[in-house]
Amino acid sequence: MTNIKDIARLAGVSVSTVSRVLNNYKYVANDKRESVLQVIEEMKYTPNKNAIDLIRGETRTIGVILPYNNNPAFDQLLNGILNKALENDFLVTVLPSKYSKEKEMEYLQKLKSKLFDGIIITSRANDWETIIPYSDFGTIVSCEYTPHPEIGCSYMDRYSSFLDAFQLLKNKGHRAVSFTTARLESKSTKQMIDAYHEIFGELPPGYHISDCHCLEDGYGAAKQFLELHERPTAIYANGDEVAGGMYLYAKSQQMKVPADLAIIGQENQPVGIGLGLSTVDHQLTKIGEQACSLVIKKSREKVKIPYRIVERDSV
Amino acid sequence: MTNIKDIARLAGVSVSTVSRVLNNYKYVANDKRESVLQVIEEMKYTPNKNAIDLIRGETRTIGVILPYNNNPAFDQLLNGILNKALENDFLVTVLPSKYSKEKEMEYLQKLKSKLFDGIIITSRANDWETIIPYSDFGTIVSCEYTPHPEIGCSYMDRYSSFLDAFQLLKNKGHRAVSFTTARLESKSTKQMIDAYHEIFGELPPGYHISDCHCLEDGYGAAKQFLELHERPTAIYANGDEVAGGMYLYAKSQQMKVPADLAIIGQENQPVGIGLGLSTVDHQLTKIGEQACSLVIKKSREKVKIPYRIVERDSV
DNA sequence: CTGAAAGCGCTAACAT
DNA sequence: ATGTTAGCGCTTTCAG
Repeated sequence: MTNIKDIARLAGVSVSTVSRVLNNYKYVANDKRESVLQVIEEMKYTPNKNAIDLIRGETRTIGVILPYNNNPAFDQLLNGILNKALENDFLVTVLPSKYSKEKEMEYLQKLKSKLFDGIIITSRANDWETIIPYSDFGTIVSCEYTPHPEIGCSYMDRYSSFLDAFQLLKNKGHRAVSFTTARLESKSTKQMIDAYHEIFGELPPGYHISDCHCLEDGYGAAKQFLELHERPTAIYANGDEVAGGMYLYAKSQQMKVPADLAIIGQENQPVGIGLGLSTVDHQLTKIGEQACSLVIKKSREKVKIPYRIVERDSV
Repeated sequence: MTNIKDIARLAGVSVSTVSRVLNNYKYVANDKRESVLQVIEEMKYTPNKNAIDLIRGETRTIGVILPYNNNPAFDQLLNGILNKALENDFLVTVLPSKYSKEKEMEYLQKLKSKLFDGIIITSRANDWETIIPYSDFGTIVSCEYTPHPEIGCSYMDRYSSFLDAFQLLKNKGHRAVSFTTARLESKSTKQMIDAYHEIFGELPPGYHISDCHCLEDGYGAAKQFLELHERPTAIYANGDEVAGGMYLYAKSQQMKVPADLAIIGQENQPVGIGLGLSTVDHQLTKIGEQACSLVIKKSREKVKIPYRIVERDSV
C-alpha cells in the first residue's frame, strides 16, 4: 500500500509538501505541485481516511438511530437525511436499534469513539437524561421535540395535528370516530388518545386498535371496527398503508367512501395517492432533511416543521 | 479528551497493559486488570475507533451502493443487509448513487481509502472493468450476477423468473399479455423483453410500458393497456405496488380479477398481500443478507438465491 | 515556499 | 506478566 511518504520520496519533496498539495494549500511552487500530482496519478495513490480522521477529529459521517428499517415512516425520515447528506458530502451510517436500550447506548458510544460527527435519533428507548451526556462528543439531533438545550430538534407538532384531524372529522359531522396506532406504549399513542378525549370526550370500547403497521393490519382493523355494535362512521389511521387496508375492506363490503365510512390516513404515502385517500402529512422527508442540516451545522436549534392535511376523496 | 496514556498513568501501569485489558488479553495480573478497569470506569474512557482502525486496517463497516433510497426493491435489499450486519456487529453506510458514474467511483475510492472493509453494489452505472481494480482494496459483492472472479455475487436468476412468470400466464390460457418495467435502458428491461419473445413471440405495439415505479404508475399503465384495441388479458407488473395500481384501475372499471384481467406482480410487497396479488418473489431480503455475509466472510463466491412464485388470487 | 519533527491515539513486537 | 518502543498514515507547527 503506497502512502504519503512514498509519494514524497518519488516526487523528490517532503511529506508536508505532499500534504499541502493534497489539501490545496496556496503556497506551493507550481513545478513541485505538478510533479507531486503526477506521482499521485502514476501510483494511483489514495490517502488513508482513518489517519486523516484521527488527526482532524472529524469524519463527515452521521449516524442515524432507527428503530426499524423497512418501515415507511422511518424510511421517509432516512430519505430526507440521505438527500441532505449527499448535498453536503456527508456519509450516513444506519444504526438499527429495535428500541433496544443497550443498542442505543452502544451507538452513542460510537459517537464518543469519534466514528461520527453527530447522531440523529429518529426515535428512542432511553431517557434523555442518559442520552444527554453524549452530546459532549458530537451533535445530537432528535426528530421529536425535547426541551433539553443540549439536543437539537427537527420535529412536528404531532399533538396539534391529531387535534386538527379529529376536528376535521367532527366538522364533517362525524361523532363516532375510531382510530388505530402503532406501538401501544409509545408517546405518539398517548397523544392520540389525549387528542381524542379533547375533541370527542369518552373513548367508546373497541374504538382504538394498536399494533397496526401495514395494509393487512388496516384491513383487519376496519373489519373489527365495522363489526362493533356502535359502528364508527370515520376512522383515523396511523399511516396510509393502514388506511389503504381499511379502504379495501370497506370496498369489499360494498361500502362507499366517504359516504358510508370516512377514512383519513397519515404521511402522504404512495398508496394513498393512488387510492385518493385524505391524509395528515407530517412531512417526514423535510424533518429528516432539517435534522441532517442541524448536525452538519453543529446546531442545537429546535426547528418545527409544519404538517399539512391533504384532503382528497376519503373524508 | 482522555486517552489510553491517561488511563495508564492513573492506573499506574503501561499503555500496553491498558491495551491488553481493552482487548481481553489473557496474560494480565488480576489486580492490574481490576485497577485499569476501575480507572476506565471512573474516567468514562472510550477508545478512539479511528486510531484502532488505522492500525488494524479494518473498520467493520460495509458500504452499500444504492441507486435510489426510497424504492421498495432497494429497501428490501438494504433491509436484508442491515439484518445480517447487525447480527455480526458490522456497521453499514448507505451510499446513494442515483446511477451516477462519478458518485460510484467516489464511493469505490472510499473503499480504497480504508473507510470500508467491503462494498455491496446493489446496481451500478459503471462497467465491471472499471470497478474490478478496486477489489484489491476490499471485498466487493454484487447483487447481480457477473462472471468476473474478483466480484462476489448474491443474485437471482432474473431471466428464468421472467420466463416462468410468462409461462404461468400462458399455461392459464393467456395469449395477450402485456408488461411494465422500470428504467427503459436497464438490463432487467432487456431480459424482460427477451423472455417475452421467447414465450410469446412478437411483442404487439403498446404492450410494454416503462418508467413504472409506484401504484399510480400502475394505475395509469393499466388504463393505457385496457384502452388498446387489442386488450391484453393479463399483465406482468414490475412490482406489487405497480400491480396494486393496476388492480385498482381494473376494479374501478368493474372488471373482475383474474377473470377479466389477470395480474401478477413482483417482490411480494405488503400491498400485494393485502390485495391478494400473485407475485414473483425474488427474495430480495435474502439476497441482501447473503451479500452481507459474503463481504463479512471476505468471500467472492457466486451464490444464487432461488426465486419463488407466490400464487394468490390475481392470476 | 519548503522541510524537519512532533504528534493524533492506539497496537504489537521485542525485551525482560 | 509487563513495560519500552516503534510504528499506522497523516497534519501541522515551527524554523528557515
